[in-house]
Amino acid sequence: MEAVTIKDIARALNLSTSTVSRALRGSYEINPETKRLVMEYAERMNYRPNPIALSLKENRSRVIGVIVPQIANDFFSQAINGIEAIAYNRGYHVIIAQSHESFEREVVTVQQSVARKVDGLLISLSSETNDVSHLQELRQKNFPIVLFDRVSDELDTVKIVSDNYGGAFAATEHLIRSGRRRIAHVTIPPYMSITQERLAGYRAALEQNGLPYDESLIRYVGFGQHEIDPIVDDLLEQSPPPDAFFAASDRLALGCLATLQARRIVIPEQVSIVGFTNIGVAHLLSPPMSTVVQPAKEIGQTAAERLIELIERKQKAAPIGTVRIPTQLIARQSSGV
Amino acid sequence: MEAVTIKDIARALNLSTSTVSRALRGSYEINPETKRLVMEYAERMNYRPNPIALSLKENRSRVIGVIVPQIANDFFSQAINGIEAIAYNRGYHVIIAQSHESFEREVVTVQQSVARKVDGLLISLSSETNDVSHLQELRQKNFPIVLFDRVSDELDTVKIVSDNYGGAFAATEHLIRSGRRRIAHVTIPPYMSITQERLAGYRAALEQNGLPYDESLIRYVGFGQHEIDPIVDDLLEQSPPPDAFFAASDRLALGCLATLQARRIVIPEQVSIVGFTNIGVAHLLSPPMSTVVQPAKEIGQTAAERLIELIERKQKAAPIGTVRIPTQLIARQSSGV
DNA sequence: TTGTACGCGTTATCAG
DNA sequence: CTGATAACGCGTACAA
Repeated sequence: MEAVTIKDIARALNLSTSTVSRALRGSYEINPETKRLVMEYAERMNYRPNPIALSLKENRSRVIGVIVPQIANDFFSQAINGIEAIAYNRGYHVIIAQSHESFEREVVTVQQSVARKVDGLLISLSSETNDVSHLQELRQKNFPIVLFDRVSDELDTVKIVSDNYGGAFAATEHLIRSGRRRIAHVTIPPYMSITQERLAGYRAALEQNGLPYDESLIRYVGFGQHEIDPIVDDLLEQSPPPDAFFAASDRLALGCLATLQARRIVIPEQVSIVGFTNIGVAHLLSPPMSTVVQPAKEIGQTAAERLIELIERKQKAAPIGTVRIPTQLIARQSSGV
Repeated sequence: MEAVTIKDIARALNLSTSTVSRALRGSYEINPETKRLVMEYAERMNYRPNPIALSLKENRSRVIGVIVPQIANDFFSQAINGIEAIAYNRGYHVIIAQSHESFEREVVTVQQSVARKVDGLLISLSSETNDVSHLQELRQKNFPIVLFDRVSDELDTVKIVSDNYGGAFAATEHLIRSGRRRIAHVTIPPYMSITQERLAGYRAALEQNGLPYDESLIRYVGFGQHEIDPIVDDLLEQSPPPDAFFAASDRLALGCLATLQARRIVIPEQVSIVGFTNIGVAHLLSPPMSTVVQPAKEIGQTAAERLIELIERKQKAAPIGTVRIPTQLIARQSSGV
């Protein structure tokens, strides 16, 4: 509450505020004795520069805005973990906001964040977002923006994503090599960059192995949908039924696992599962199922690093481009197959 | 970048900054015509008051600091979701920091946040934290703090928690009523408020039903430990083995489920599970297992509401005390038992 | 009804 | 080596 300011120190020590300021940051040649005095007093009074005054003066806040569709999501919370780690090391704080998968809220939140004077923005687009003109405008003013995970081709900026195609390819191929032939794909809503990339990887793996791409084995599950069992049950009623599941998120992988357990279907004897998951969940699930681990934390870290680069030397040509971070396949002990 | 200020508007309209300021916030009696002019121009130029200047002037930031042990955790990310929802409705932004379960980092982070001039702090203590003097000091200066989930008896402030005792009691009793007699308890590290409360609820349910409290059925699992299967395997080797598991977090519940699936143990025929979980995960797991759902989001919301009350009318006597939000038992279809 | 001057906390510039 | 002053953007007491 009653924070001590430079002015307080100056008054107490019978100095001017400028002298105190200089002594504190050791800039100009200052009488060592004066400096010592000021330092000691400041230390004793637990002086902390007021960051708000600094922000006003320097026209920067040392705050990074992060806008994600949902915080309560394994991928995003791990990405934020990575962001936070980098940001704090570099002296930035992180302000979080959610778009709740709504385009409108995304736009408002972006505007609010900019009005709040964040130094840059780290955004993962809502599933509703097609139009990115709200971000284009900012980029044209040279405002630092980095997109991660859910990106858009229409925005010229730095983008950090998982290797969704490669991960899905590896997952599918792993199942094929385990002898699976009818691989169901349970995935998130279409029309998102990540969905399309994963679907493409799945399809390519099938085709390169001479297996048909059968749309009746694909299911799109909305983010709001909490019940996975009807979807799994429906797939199981196909004839012939699938002999494997490739779930495109850990939520879906988990749901499949639980439903299969409830239906007394033994993994991997009757079916195999590979989930596109995040670390932590991956480790917990990995005894019965194989997983493709998304580099969520690393994506967050990389995105934060690149954003801070953009912020701190805006004069340089911005290193535009997409960075793809590899996924990692954790194969279940093959003994069981 | 080049944001328009009151000064710009004043210059353009040949007015003084004070007139513009007053016109904008409609306070003093202003010539309606002038007011209209200013409003229109401000609108057209997309004027936004600089929140940093406001903060400096008003000595408040409209920012709430949230300090949690880990963001990448279902409970905390859901709690943050609730916090964010309330905060944004009330015009606050949310700055997130992690203690990473380290006492030292918690102390540093608290200090940093206060130096950053957050208006109040929402904290869930690290598992290492016994000493809360860093928070006591702040409370004595009347700095607004609300503790949630992981709290401490030694700090006199508002605390918001799950009804851990009641939830654990309900979970255990549910298992007993399903005919289970040897109920293993897989839980998080001891010495935390929530662990103790859940353990107490478990024990009370056993004792009230005439069952022995057997320490060999209890396992404490650290947050760093990703492999649950050795623990479950070890429990299964008890003689007689447990006929049920009560897992004290969704991470642990998930790990138990996966291990049991891998061991071909059928739920609920051979064993039952109840997990102390969070919504979302709860719904996904609920076909095979019953769950006690923690009100994570509601805890976040309530904590944020109470903190904002504290911030906005500090003069009033602070409503100190602990609020316990009920948990909810989602019982698996009993048909299977 | 409008304008002038000041203060919030800090640092850079210029003067001494 | 040190002090006075201006400036960052805003709101407001006071003066006109």
